[in-house]
Amino acid sequence: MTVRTRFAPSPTGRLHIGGARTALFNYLFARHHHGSFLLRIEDTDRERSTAENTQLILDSLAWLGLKADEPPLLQSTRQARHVEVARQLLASGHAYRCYLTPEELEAMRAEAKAAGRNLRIRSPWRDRDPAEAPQGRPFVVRLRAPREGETVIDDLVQGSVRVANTELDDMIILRSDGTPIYQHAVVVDDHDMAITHVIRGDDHFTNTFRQAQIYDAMGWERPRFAHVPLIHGPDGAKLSKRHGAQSVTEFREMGYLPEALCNYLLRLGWGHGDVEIVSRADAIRLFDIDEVGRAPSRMDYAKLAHVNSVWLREADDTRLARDVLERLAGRDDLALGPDSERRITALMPALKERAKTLVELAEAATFLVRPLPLAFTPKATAQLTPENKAMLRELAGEIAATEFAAAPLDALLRSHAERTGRKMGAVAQPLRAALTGSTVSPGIEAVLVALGREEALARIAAAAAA
RNA sequence: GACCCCUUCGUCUAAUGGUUAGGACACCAGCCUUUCACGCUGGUAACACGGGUUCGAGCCCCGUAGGGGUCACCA
Repeated sequence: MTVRTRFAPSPTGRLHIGGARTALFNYLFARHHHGSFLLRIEDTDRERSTAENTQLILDSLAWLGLKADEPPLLQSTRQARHVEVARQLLASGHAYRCYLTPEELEAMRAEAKAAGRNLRIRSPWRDRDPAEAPQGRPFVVRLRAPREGETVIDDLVQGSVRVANTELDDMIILRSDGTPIYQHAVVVDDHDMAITHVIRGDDHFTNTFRQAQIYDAMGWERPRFAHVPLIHGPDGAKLSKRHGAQSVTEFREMGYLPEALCNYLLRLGWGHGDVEIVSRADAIRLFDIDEVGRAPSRMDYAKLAHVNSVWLREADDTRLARDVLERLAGRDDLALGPDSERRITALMPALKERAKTLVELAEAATFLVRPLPLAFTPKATAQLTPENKAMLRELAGEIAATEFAAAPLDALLRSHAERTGRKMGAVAQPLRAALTGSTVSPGIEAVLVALGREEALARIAAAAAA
């Protein structure tokens, strides 16, 4: 059997971080078993679904590197088929027309609530002769679910779970306007798409029992189910706006790398010995769905930041520099020029070791592209004493005559310090202040190289003259 | 409320019924050092609780507590 999985988001919003993890698990499971990973857009809620959201979700999935093996299927295009299956169920007696009115339903709810009972819709139309059906009155189509016995789901994550059929009521599969209900559409689509493994959020678990009854009624083989626990906020409550970012789009804007987000999400709820940093290739090799834990896990933004810093250091310098440039573009306090990309790329090996996100990285790179004269922080100003300015002027001459590479510049500063009886810090800090306007930066020789001879000397001259 | 699920350091997790309960993040201390980081070394910190079963339980069983999910003509 060839494994076929699917991710089925509904385009009522952006791709949620929990959805991203579900998609990742589906993708990894399919790849691990040399199967296919498919996409289905559940856009049957015409009110809330938008084409814009669909595109945003597709973009996020692409950004995460979760490419589907077939074009995405739009659920809304399949309505005729959903109705057809409902008719078959009607014809075979596995479904019936229910003429219960909203008022009658409401009365049943009120009664159940008043009696402190749990509501189970028991439609009288289940057992009535269809000949008694009122002509012209609207009806819904309900599944004639078994009343005896139990329904068992052998879930790949949750294990074997059984529910008495008396707990399940006859769910609606077709609305009174003739359109299919999501629960029904999902089953028909998963079957028609030949999905073998339905990996989805645990919030769908209860529905699975009702969906299973549709498979059974149609005589279709049920796929294997795997319900993965949800992601909670740091306080254990359901992840919501007040916890911070929750859509992939937001994490992207906040400067997280896709490989880092995937790595973090993978380790949330899944463990494989001591592995922490997992590449996509390793993930495909190691991941299997039955290793996913059953307890919900909490979002830990600090750990995500750490994982991101690890992948930042692994990332290609040119790629990072381009991203930084994009983030810096349009800022009117900067002077981006033809040399900007060169400078940022040159310093990238040092910069990326000091940042946890691309936002931090971009901010740390700003000094490279600031117009002269530089603004100095108070601590930097304190470094620029008359004595130190004199030293800087002297140093400028030596620097002008030195090869612009890290090793010779480092040697130059050290010999200067030794010759003038200064500690290295007493030389480097004033120079750092002059070059960056701050007292914090990557190694000073790397900064010199990134700036280039001309710019470095201009900055030293400006600071010494200030 | 009903049904279902869950419970190992603060967090994410590891541990054929036999381990000083391991790792990672975070936190603390020290080292390195031209600043800031990185890195290195060390440290604090967990089997929710109560009963069983067993020579022996974090692992098995029962209960309690706490947390979560679902109970729409939404998806």
